[in-house]
This record gives sequence, C-alpha cells and structure tokens, in this order.
Amino acid sequence: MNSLAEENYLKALFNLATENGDVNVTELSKRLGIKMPTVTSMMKKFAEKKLVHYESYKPLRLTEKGKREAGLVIRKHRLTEMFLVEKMNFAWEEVHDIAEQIEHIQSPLFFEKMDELLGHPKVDPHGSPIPDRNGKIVWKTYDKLSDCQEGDAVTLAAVINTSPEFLKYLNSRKISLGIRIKIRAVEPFDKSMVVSYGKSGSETLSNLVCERLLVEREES
Amino acid sequence: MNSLAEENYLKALFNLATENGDVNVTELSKRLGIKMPTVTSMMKKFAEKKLVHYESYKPLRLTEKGKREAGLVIRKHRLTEMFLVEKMNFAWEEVHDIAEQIEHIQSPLFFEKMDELLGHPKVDPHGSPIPDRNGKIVWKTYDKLSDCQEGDAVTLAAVINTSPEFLKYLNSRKISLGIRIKIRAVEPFDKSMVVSYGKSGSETLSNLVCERLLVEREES
DNA sequence: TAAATTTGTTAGTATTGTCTAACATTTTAT
DNA sequence: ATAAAATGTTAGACAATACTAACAAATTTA
Ligand SMILES: [Mn+2]
Ligand SMILES: [Mn+2]
Ligand SMILES: [Mn+2]
Ligand SMILES: [Mn+2]
Repeated sequence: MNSLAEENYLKALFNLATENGDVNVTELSKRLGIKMPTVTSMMKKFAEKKLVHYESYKPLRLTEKGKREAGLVIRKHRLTEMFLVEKMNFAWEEVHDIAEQIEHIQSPLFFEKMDELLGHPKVDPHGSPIPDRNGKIVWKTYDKLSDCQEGDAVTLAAVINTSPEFLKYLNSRKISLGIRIKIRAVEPFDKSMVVSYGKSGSETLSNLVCERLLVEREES
Repeated sequence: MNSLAEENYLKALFNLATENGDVNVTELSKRLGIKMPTVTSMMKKFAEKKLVHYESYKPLRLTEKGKREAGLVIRKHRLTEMFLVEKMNFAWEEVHDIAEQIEHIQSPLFFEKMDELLGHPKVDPHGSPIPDRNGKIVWKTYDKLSDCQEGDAVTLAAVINTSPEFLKYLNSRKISLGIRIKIRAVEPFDKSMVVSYGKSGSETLSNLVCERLLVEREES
C-alpha cells in the first residue's frame, strides 16, 4: 500500500506527465510544494518500489505499475469530486480540497459505492476523465473554444483550469458543463469571442478564457 | 489543529472515560493498540496543549477543552457512520472502519453538509448520540433489555457492542433499531428471554445478547 | 509488612517525511 | 569555449510517532 504522501507524489507525477510530457525534479517539487532534496529521495524510494524509472539527472518516468497506481488515486479523487457535487450539493469550485483528502481513504468498497451511486460516471465535475478500475484513462479529444470559428455551435465539455477563481468567474457568467454555445463573432485583434448560450443574450469572452474551455462540435 | 494521531487519542480518552470512569495508561494503550511509553509521551504533549490534566501515576483526565475537542471528533465519526448508512446504503456493521478514517478530514463544511443532508440526526446507526456543534453529548438513559420484565413492550434504541460479529448476529435475527419487542418469558435459570418482534413468531435471546440491547419503554 | 504483580516512566532507537546548506552536473548565454 | 544560471544530489538535521529494554512506583497478595 502507498502512504498518503506517496499517493500525492504519484498523482502529481501522472498529471505533470500528461500536461507537459517529461517531468523533472524542479517541476514536481513546485507542483507538490516540497523542496527538491525531499523529492529526490522520494524518487529513489519510488525506484525501489518500481513506481518510477529513476536515473540521476534524467527526467522522471512512471513505470507501468506507477501509472496504474497513479491512475487509481486519480480515480478516487475524481469520483469523490463527482460525488460531492452530485450527491452532496457542493459547487464545482468547492470540491478539490476535500477530494485531495478523501482520495487517501483506504476502502475499495467506499469508492465502489460512490461509483455505483453515481451510475459509473465517465468524467468528473470539471469534465476530466475518471480512470477505470485498472487506473486506465480513456482520453476524449476536445477542441479549445478558442480554436473554433464564427458560426460554430458547440457543447462545453470540460474546463482546463480548475482554480476556484476561474470556476467562480464561469459561475458569474452562468457557464457550466453541457451548455450549448454559438459563436457569433471573433474579434481578430485580441481573439475575444462574442458568444451566446443558455438564456443570456450574448457575452464577450476573452481569448484567455476561451483557451481554457474545451468543447465538442455538435454530433452530426 | 490536532493531528490524526491526536484525534484518535482524544476519542479513545473520551470513550474510555464514558465507559469506565477513570482512564489509566494501560487501558488507553490497549484501546489504541499503542505501547504504554508512547501513550505516556503523548499524554505529556496533551498536557502541554491543555487537553488533559496529567500527573505521573495518576488517572488521565480530559480538560474541558479536551472534552470539547474529543466530542467534535466523535461528532465527525458518528455523522459519517450515519451518512454511510443513510445516504450510501452501507450496512451498520460496515461503517466503523471507514468512519475511523473519514473522521480526520479537515473540512467543517463537509461535515456540515452531511449533517444537513441527514436532517441533523441525534444518533448514529448504532443508537449512540451524536455530539452537537460544541462537542457536547446529550445522554438519553435507556434500559438494558436484560433488565426488563416478562410482559414489557419496548422499542430497541441502541446497541452497546458494535462489533461486526454482534451486528451480523442481529442481522441474522432481523433485529434492527426501532423494532418493537415484546417480552414473552424470562427463563430464570440463565436469564434468556423469549421475545417477539416484527414478523417473526418468537425468538430466544441469551442474556449476553439482552445485556447489549438498550431499549425504551413505550411512551405512556 | 514483605514479596510479587501490575502499572507507569525514562532512555534510547527507528521510520517517515520534511528541511537547509553545500556541492555537483547540466544547460544556457556570452 | 567559457562563464553564468538552472537543475539536481548529498549530507546532515529535525519533528512526529512509534518501538524495546530497563527501571520505578503503586497495588495486590500472601
Ligand atoms: Mn481536483
Ligand atoms: Mn491528496
Ligand atoms: Mn464507530
Ligand atoms: Mn480514526
């Protein structure tokens, strides 16, 4: 069994590899808020446990075992976030910090029950995929809203940034997963978009925002 | 803030004091499965933190602060057990070990949400009282079934022993909290009782079992 | 009351996970 | 190609929580 600290390292390794490709000690250290020497020694322990391929001064790479165990922690995290939103009436910006703790509960049954009560959800409240029981993630490829054209009609499927600040900004604009968005105009100068959705008239979204919204084209 | 280990000590101290009156190092050590020298040094730390009145070789006594903080941990434990049973379809013998972990989650909001969704329950799934937001427990006094007389009609309000083995025994006899029990006969030799309840005809319960069942007389 | 037993403390050690300071290697800039 | 900067490792320390072995105090038994 992995400790709470180890589970956090595994998750950070996996997420950084997904985001940036190669993972180095500096990045991992920053992500975890833990100093580099501490990270180095944990990576040596991970090498012992066959969770990473470790060579001094080389990028860090999870082994297959490491990926699987990381996936299982991420599964617990995302199931928890979904449970908090769907069954406990939390808002999507409130759940991360609680899930960060609950993901370390040692009880397969507890997470099985969550999964079952939720009807085996495929994604978490931010649209991120929930790994399967083997820790495997099935990736769906979405487009960034910022890459769409004037006239496109799309459905909001996921958000890239999940900071409470960004999520609260989206709340204030009544933007939530699943809404249908029509792109009325794209301003060439700053790439901001005039869009309409829901009951609103039209809203202007900055490129910074549009780059963080992942959408699906209408099924054809 | 108290650590996970500290929270477990607090809870054990409180529960032992409730069960046995005075608490000594040997008992606390056994309850926690932690060796005596470790317990002694934790008690010194607790004295520093004003959680216990500690004097060498004297019984351990929680301070008011200690009682309050212990009560709050017990509140988290019991709310969790209730939530697991009521909202996640766990059986009453399955919840203790999970609650033992979830009680350490640091998020007042999380437990407030549980409390709210449950409608501010007064007792946990085993009939034990849930401390209020100040850690205060309101004790109801129940009778042991074993202290009742032939002819009495009572309602099962709580169980004393909450081991999975005992709870599964009760399951097998379809005995659950809230059932109305009529005492048909008491065998003088071994104090076993012939009782009827629910849809069953009549069952014989040993004195050992009857001593662990807490009941309320019918309201008159 | 003296001996035996039980209970509790002290001293010293281990493990996990963290840190800082110093040093080494690799990468980037001049 | 060297110097400077960034990145990574080693060495040593520390806090929290546990342990064992040895000793001390309190309680029980004879
Ligand atoms: Mn999250
Ligand atoms: Mn975590
Ligand atoms: Mn319990
Ligand atoms: Mn616990």
